[in-house]
Amino acid sequence: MKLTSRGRYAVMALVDMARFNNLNPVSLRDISLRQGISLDYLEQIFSKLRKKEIVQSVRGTQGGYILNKKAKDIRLTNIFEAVDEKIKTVKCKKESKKGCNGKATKCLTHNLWDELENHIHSFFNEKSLEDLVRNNRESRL
Amino acid sequence: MKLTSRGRYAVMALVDMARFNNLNPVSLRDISLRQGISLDYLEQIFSKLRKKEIVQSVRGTQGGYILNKKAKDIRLTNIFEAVDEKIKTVKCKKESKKGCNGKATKCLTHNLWDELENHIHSFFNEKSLEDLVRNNRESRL
DNA sequence: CAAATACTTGACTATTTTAGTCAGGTTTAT
DNA sequence: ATAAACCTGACTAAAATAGTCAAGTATTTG
Repeated sequence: MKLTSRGRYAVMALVDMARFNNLNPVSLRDISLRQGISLDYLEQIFSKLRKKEIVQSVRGTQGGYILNKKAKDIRLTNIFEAVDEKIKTVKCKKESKKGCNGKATKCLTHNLWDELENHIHSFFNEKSLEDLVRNNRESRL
Repeated sequence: MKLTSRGRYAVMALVDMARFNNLNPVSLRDISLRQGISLDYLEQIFSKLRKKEIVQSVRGTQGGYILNKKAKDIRLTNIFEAVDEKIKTVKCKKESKKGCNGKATKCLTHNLWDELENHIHSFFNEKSLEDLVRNNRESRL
């Protein structure tokens, strides 16, 4: 089980943005240089973030992106959802309380995977962008 | 982030085995039929489990596999490690307290991914095969 | 108004990983 | 002897990932 670059980059880029208190738009070019992420790839990622209203775009010279909400109101789950970073532990449908893989009963380990998924989800749901920025500032003291 | 079939199957198969109190060897053919997992694939998986001494093999007719330890002493981390199901959230080395991607400083979100990895690891470390079997028995009452 | 900056979109592709399959063994109980 | 079952290594199709590339459009600024 591993996190994809897409999800990781999305969070990295937003933390990078959030550090600047959201006064001026931040260009993807700057994020690309600071974080070492391909500009083209960032563009794909921000296109998704914009569609899910996590960021707003400002076109033209001196343009870039700004956060569309306060940093404390953006949770990691929101970010991952926006860029299609899914947390998947089972093939069988989550809803199917009974019956996995076309069988009559739940698979032996169904509850376990469900529990794991919830565990990870709540971890991501507890963390806001603001937390990450603060945590980062502190760790650099 | 998703769990691979290999890791999932390994746990499913071992829970299946553990249900029989480990009296007689359980054949992969039986597990294959009960759990709907390809026999050839199971063989690959059990080869790894045997090398890591999670199970022991009994060759010949009426042979199969038996657990090499008590179910309560087999933790999910052991199983995942055995089948190379890795929990990876970062590309940068975990050990590198400073310096990710050849840079001088830690990447902005390094602590976060570290924390997540620990979170998942401890989840898996808390669960033993015995827990899963018991949990499963209860949920079928 | 020209030029530069920066967002926007969609298609394309190389690489890697996954999830198996297949073919041929060897061992051992009956 | 033969059948059940483990054992091993090589092979492969499909999917996902991590980008790249090309051709725009919008806006500021000199």
